Amino acid sequence: MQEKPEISNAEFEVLDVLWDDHPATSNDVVVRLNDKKDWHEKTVKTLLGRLVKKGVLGFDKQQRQYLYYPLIAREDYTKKETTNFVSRLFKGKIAPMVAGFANQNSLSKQDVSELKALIKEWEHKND
Amino acid sequence: MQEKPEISNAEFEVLDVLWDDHPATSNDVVVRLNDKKDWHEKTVKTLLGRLVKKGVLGFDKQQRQYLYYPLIAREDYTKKETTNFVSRLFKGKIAPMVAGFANQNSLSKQDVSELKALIKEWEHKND
DNA sequence: ATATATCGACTACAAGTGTAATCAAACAAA
DNA sequence: TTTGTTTGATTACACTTGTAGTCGATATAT
Repeated sequence: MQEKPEISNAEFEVLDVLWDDHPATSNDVVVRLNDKKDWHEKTVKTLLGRLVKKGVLGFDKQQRQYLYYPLIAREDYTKKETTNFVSRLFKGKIAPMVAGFANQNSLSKQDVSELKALIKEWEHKND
Repeated sequence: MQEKPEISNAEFEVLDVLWDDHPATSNDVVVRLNDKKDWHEKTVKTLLGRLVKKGVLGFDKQQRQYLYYPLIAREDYTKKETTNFVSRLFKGKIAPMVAGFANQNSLSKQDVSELKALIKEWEHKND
């Protein structure tokens, strides 16, 4: 396989619903995507096929249908993408990114307390 | 103009050096990119042209050369991209993204204290 | 003045992407 | 059994992207 799957935006949406619940048939995916996207069934199937070819999805045959499932964990993917993103846009510094985000979006009390909990944990680990 | 400039990865690198210092001739950009990227001069000029066409860069004529400068602010761009990123990968929640980042990268003492400062500020503003 | 180097404009071209349509095989309906 | 339906596989096709090369005009060197 290749090291970096390079998942496109449209492909990501498909992968995302499979992360939420899998395995699933192509039709399950089509149905669940209908809420979010206005994609033709054929489009979704194309994307499923491309993800399989890229090694991002696997499938088991159920009769004539396929049951698809992710081959990479959402957490692994998001961690890698985040590192990449922060590195490109913020020279690898997380604080400016959080600052920009907070300045653009409103943070809930819960967001803040979660962040505080994270910080407490790091300090604890690193005293 | 279009609402969403859609800046590609390669284009972003070019824009990035212009954000650092502008205006600049195409050659300035070529030279400053040499440190980071191994791009042919022609490639850089193509990217400059595409950014102009996309409305991301402007230029003034200096004799026969152009002096390029960004038409969008780095902060605006990064804020928008961050919101987008967090929304797509983390359902809009910043804390999980920070958690994933911290779990993948090591945070410096300074990162942590900057985050604490941010939090203190929000709490202050929102007491 | 003439040759040459250089600039931006235009052209090139394969791979990836968004967005499907067609096709052959298998299954379901009549 | 004949026909229509549904599946994944294959094909389509324009647009974007990465990565330059060519061209005509201008500036520079001789």
